[in-house]
Amino acid sequence: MKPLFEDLEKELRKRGISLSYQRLMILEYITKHNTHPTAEEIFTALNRRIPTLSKATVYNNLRTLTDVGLIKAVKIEDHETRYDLKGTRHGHFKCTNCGNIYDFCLDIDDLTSNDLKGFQIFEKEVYFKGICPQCVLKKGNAKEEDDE
Amino acid sequence: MKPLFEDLEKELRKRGISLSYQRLMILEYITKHNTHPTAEEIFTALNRRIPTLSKATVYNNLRTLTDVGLIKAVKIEDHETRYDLKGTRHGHFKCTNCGNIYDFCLDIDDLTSNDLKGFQIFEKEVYFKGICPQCVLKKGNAKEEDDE
DNA sequence: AATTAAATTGTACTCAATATAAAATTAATA
DNA sequence: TATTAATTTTATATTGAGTACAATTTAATT
Repeated sequence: MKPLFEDLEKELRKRGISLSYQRLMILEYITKHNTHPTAEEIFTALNRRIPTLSKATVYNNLRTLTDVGLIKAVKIEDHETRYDLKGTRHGHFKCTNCGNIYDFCLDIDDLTSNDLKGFQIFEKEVYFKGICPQCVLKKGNAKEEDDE
Repeated sequence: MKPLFEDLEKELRKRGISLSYQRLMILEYITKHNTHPTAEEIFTALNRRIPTLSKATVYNNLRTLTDVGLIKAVKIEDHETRYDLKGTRHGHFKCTNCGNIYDFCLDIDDLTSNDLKGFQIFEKEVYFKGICPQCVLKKGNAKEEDDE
């Protein structure tokens, strides 16, 4: 916990942005929770420990951290921007039944196209949608539940 | 133009949704313009020919057409849902300089991961971001313009 | 052509995200 | 470690894409 925190401090210094308690906590939350939280979730969780926390602060920092390349936005679904640590190369799978987002490894460097000659590629995203194994089983057992 | 229109009518009938003039026009617009237009763009363009057109109608139909699988939403950027014909398997490249979205062919069927055993995959999206060739040239000539 | 079902329209509304400006905190300098 | 300058936080107001709703109009069915 402590060492992680110090690592994050280092990361922030490295990128030349000042380190406030709120910013550190937000970054730490995303680092510790691999659930791809939304701004709302981060706010709600941190608000318990930091009662004065403002939502604007969460949004500000999510943008700042995205700008310096520490985190990135995951936008599979409408009206649901989630955040994930950058760096690890993986795709995102969203289960349309339970709503969970799963990471899956994928060699993104292999992804290319003849159509993109002359294009400078800075970012690659791979999003899948479907049903996760748990929900496949659930649906198999109870086919009546056709909700969502 | 006429044949295309009739094809679209057929597509709508095939899916069992009734064909209103507005719906047909919206689908035709997306079919004819491969610019991945937003709801706003579609509304503005069609509003000239259909002065009574309502934005709600555009949104309603975009959802309906998405539901029946004729079109699909492209959500590379925040607050910018664009629409594209479904069926053709390709990735989307967004130029962060000019904002254009380019299609590029890609064998999406090849995309898999060992991590996804037991997952039912219904949809695959590939989004790239970067600079398109035209903007690469522009930026090369005028490096001062660091806007956006 | 009459009836029924579905779609359009306009308005009001929601809600995630942003803008703003004052207060507070962090960084930089002596 | 004070003091000043630069950021950040906070609270509030605002934006804008998208939705809900209820009345009207249009399309499908008999």
